[in-house]
Amino acid sequence: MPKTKQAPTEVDENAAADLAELFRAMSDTSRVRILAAVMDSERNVGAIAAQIEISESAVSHHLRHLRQMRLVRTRKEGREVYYALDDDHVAALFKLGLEHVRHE
Amino acid sequence: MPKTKQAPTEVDENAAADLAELFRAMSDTSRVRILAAVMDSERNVGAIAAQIEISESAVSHHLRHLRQMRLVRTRKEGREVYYALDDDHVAALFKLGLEHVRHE
DNA sequence: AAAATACATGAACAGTTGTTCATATATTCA
DNA sequence: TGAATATATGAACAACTGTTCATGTATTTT
Repeated sequence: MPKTKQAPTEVDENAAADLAELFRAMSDTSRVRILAAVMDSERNVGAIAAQIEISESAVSHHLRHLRQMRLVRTRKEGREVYYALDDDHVAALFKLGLEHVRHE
Repeated sequence: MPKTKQAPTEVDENAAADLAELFRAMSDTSRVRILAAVMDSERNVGAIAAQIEISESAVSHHLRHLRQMRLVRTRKEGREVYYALDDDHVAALFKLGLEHVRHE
């Protein structure tokens, strides 16, 4: 693929810190798997924990982190809390990242 | 923006680890600033260090990391080494990340 | 009401990461 | 050749991160 010409990307020091923080939220294997788990449809904490085989406590800690970075959003139903991707950026970042690691 | 329907994203445990590693490479403020510095045109180590105001040694360590994740590529000219983005994924990840942190 | 269920949170500890400093390698210049 | 310049690298240490365990809160069931 040829390099596409594009306008300079403005990134001051604060923006760099914000970007780093965003990517840091996606820089842990468990959190990546959690994001993958809620990628296609919402899931509650227990279901996520069961799917990726780590404790509910660990999942909950990770979800808080993902929530703080607005990568996931919640919907409460009775005593269960369903998590889903917050917006389309996350899925897009995911897909781009996969393309990169797959050398596509 | 409405959620776009798309095929399930396949992410096994290894892919998750690779993705996490990729995002980890972009999860440090200095590395984000280095990527921004080489975003529009290649730069050598000294120029990057001067621009973002950290030591050449620190820059060099970070560049090794970025090189290992194939985020940057090098071109040697005499005793200087010019760094540039390795491919378009990096710029695209950057732009998407910026949109997210800017709530766009 | 009490017990059970689902999730969240604080503390603590092991493991990881970023920087600095010293040193090494490679290239150019005199 | 030796000195100077540009970059790379290894070791070491402080700071940060992810997990576990214990406990807390909210909701439902009996």
